[in-house]
Amino acid sequence: MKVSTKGRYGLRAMVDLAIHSSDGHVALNAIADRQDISVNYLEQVFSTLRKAGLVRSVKGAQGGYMMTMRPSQMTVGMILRALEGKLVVVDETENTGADRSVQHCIQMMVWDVMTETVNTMVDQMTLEKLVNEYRNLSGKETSVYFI
Amino acid sequence: MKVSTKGRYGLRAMVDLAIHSSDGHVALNAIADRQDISVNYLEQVFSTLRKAGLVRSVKGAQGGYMMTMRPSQMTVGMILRALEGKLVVVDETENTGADRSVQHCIQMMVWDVMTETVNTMVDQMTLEKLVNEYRNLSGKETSVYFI
DNA sequence: TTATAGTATACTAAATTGATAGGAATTATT
DNA sequence: AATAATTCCTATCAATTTAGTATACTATAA
Repeated sequence: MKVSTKGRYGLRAMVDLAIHSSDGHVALNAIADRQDISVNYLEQVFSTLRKAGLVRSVKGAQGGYMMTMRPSQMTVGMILRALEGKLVVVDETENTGADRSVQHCIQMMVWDVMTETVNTMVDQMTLEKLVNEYRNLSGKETSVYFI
Repeated sequence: MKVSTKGRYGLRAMVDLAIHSSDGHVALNAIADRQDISVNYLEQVFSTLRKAGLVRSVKGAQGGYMMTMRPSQMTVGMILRALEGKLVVVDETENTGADRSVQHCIQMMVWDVMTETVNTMVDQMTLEKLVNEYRNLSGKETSVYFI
């Protein structure tokens, strides 16, 4: 029932990116420094995010990453699913044994409900909300707008 | 974000036990057969459940396990917490790096909410509800009452 | 006294996780 | 043109967790 560091680091990095997105491209170095995450590891995370279409990269000196959407369009669900795969609490319905009704029943009443609850929640939480909360907490005036 | 086999097998076994609790003690063999789970593995699961006080064991021939509560009192949350530990989606708040507000903000707005949502759900789901659903599905008339 | 069934512990194989390292490709700056 | 900055890509590795097997032992009802 745990979210792995890929998802946790990735979400933190994306919030950081959103906060600093008014600066144009943001280098991984900067994010890694602020969030205390190894650059090498962040590279793997952003490689995945790029392939999922959530960020765009600009190579070379002064390059970096930028978001492909506005913070109001980018949800926590999109980020976590890109990094963790489908957010389901059990992999597939097991269909073995003499008594399959028990499994079917638990699947519907527990696992499916739990999965749906979690997905609904993360799909409603946008980066914009997180950035706004961040600004409330820290009192900073960083622009939330995307370019 | 996955529930391990300990939790999944354990929940299936407990529902099975609840369904057959009118028979007195239920041997692990019987549960293992019906649910297609290795007896050796189930033993470990039930050892944990026993230490958590959710089942009582009777040794010797015709022995087996029985629940310590009525199905209406026993929640999925109790079972999963016994087998998986505290149901939290991240272990502890990370407090490193230059910018801790981002972490704090994500913790409150995402992880805490997700954890609370999941726990509320599993604490409201009783074995009784699952057994009733099972009987609806299978049309069987197994008694739900405990002894 | 014997078969049944739980108790306890140790072991193993596989998968996952969380990194680290090094180099190739690309581009702004000088 | 040279250099430094930066993304991109792949390989490797150690630690941990997971899932399951094996084995020997204890308690007890019949």
